[in-house]
Amino acid sequence: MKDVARAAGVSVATVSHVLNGTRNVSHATRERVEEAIRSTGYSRNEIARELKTGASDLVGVHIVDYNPFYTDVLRGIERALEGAGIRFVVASTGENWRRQLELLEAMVARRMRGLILAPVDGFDAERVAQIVPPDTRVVLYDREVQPPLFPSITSDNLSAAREIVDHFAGHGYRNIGIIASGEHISSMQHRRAGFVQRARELGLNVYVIETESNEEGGRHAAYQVLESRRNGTALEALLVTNNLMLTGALSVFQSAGWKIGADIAVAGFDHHFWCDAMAPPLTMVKQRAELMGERCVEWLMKSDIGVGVIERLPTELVIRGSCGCQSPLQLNPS
Amino acid sequence: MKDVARAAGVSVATVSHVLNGTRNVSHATRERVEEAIRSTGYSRNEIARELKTGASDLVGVHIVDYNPFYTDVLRGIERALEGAGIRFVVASTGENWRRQLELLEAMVARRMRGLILAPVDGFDAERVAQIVPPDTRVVLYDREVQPPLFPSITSDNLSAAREIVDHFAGHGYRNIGIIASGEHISSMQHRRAGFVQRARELGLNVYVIETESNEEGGRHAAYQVLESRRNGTALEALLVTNNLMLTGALSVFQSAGWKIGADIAVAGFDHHFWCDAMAPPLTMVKQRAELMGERCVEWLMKSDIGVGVIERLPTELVIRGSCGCQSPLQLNPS
DNA sequence: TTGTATGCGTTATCAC
DNA sequence: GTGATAACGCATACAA
Repeated sequence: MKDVARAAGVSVATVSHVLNGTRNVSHATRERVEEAIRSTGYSRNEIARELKTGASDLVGVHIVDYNPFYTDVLRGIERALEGAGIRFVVASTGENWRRQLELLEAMVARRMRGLILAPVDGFDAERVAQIVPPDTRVVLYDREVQPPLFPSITSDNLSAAREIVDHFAGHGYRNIGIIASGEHISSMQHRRAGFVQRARELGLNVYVIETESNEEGGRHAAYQVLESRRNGTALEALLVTNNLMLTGALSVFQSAGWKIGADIAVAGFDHHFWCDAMAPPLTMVKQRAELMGERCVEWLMKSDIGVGVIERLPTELVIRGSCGCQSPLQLNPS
Repeated sequence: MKDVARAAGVSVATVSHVLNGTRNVSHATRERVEEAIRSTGYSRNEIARELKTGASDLVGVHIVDYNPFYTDVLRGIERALEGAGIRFVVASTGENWRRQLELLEAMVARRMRGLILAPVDGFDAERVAQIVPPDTRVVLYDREVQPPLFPSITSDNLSAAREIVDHFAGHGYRNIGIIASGEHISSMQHRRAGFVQRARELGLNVYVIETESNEEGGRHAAYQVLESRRNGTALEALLVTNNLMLTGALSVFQSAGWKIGADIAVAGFDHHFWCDAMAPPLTMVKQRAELMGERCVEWLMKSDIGVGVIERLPTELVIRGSCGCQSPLQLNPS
């Protein structure tokens, strides 16, 4: 800035004001300053600006992993941040509370404008409130935690699971199952609770298969289903609670020669572009992941922070063929 | 820091040195300082530190979009950065050079330690070299550009495409096609060139279908294939050059009643978890996306920057059923 | 309309 | 082994 000031024959204050448009500058000097900026190839040092103003233009975003669900959330966050001139740093921690804590400290040290976090298994809200300075906004997403010290944006997982049960029941299935993980995570727990709850209400037989939250877990669970059918248990329909477990399970069923939608009805969570390319296309609960990201940003920007408020976004049931419906997905030449 | 110094009865200099371990401090005072840090809940201001030292612990990462390929690269970058205590800010721009330029300026303004970029259509390397200060490292990935002012990590797309042609030829197919996009991007151009080149060498009939690089584009292209068969052109095998176009095309073939691997052989680019859940599982060119991310970081950290050096990572042909092979994917209970 | 001077929270230089 | 203090590059209060 000093160089620019010298080149333009003005003071650094004037340069600053030209840069920020923060006070009247005569047309002539403004021209000279702008020319000096161009000729010197000046680039403002955001670090110094941030130190002086105390206002960061960086938001910290935590994701559990790079599952397409979370990258969709990122897309939403990026879109919502666009225009505000704010960027974000992203980091994943897996289901590891200690790593999340370290991440938190790094973000606080960088004095970020706000933090968007997916609380992992073991999340300690009080610890977080203690670490994060009161002027730093925190928004949680995807999972709900106690005590409710921060605003949260999640999906209405309970209703979503209940809706699937109703759809299964509409098909006439009376023996249904859910593949879920045992993590202490509200999303999983709500999906499981809603599924079992509604099945009982309808007098259906319900089986819960607990497994790891990845493809290997899905394969394991699928083998159990295969096995149980040999033993006479006629599981007709299955909800798989995330996309990794789902693809794992599908591989097993298909390599066993089962026809999806006929030999077994299947539905899953998190609709993505590849779901419609399956044969048959997959019936999926679609979370509004991008919207979730956008809402996080909105809450972050809001001046009146609703502490502990939970917004549960509605999900959308995308009905295709894997649940046994005659695949209504129509592709016509356009 | 002043508070901590006062609480410990020492100077800020001592606090700083305790924090950084940058000079000998007597055990007693060190204890007192550490206690003071704890009791005051002090968190070092990284902004000020960065301003003073001029050494950022932030890397800027650009991705074209949130396609799983790029998020895999992110995963690799994160892993490689781990341990170095470096985080990254990520931003997508689509195939928009102007947006990429703005992003670049923002990253330079934040004085980041380095930049990892996927050059988009219209990329002007000289302009970039002019904007980025000489002490900021720049590494390009996924695409190659001229002039070669920066080191680049890409996939060996030419060989990958040639390999697919050989595999198709091994099946006995003599009429093969490639669905490609018209973007001025080296990856696409090399895939197309390798495919056509090798087909000619083997005396095969080769068709190039140009379309948009998304699902809609894939569907359009597939309709052309459907149409051409009605006209007597017997296209037997198809390479689709990205995952979005691929799923679009597959949907159309399946809704037309074609059996993948029998009525038409299909192979694609970028293997992901869902590819093995398809029926039949998909034969795919697997790019080493995570490795690509890791290599970007390694090059970024290296002291001797190989300006203009290109490293082309080998791809891996994942052979399943969609190319007409008897799907060798075996899933056994473990 | 413009300039001077102070301080943001660190690190680093110099002195003791 | 420790402390005072000058910068880092900017924004801004206060003068002119």
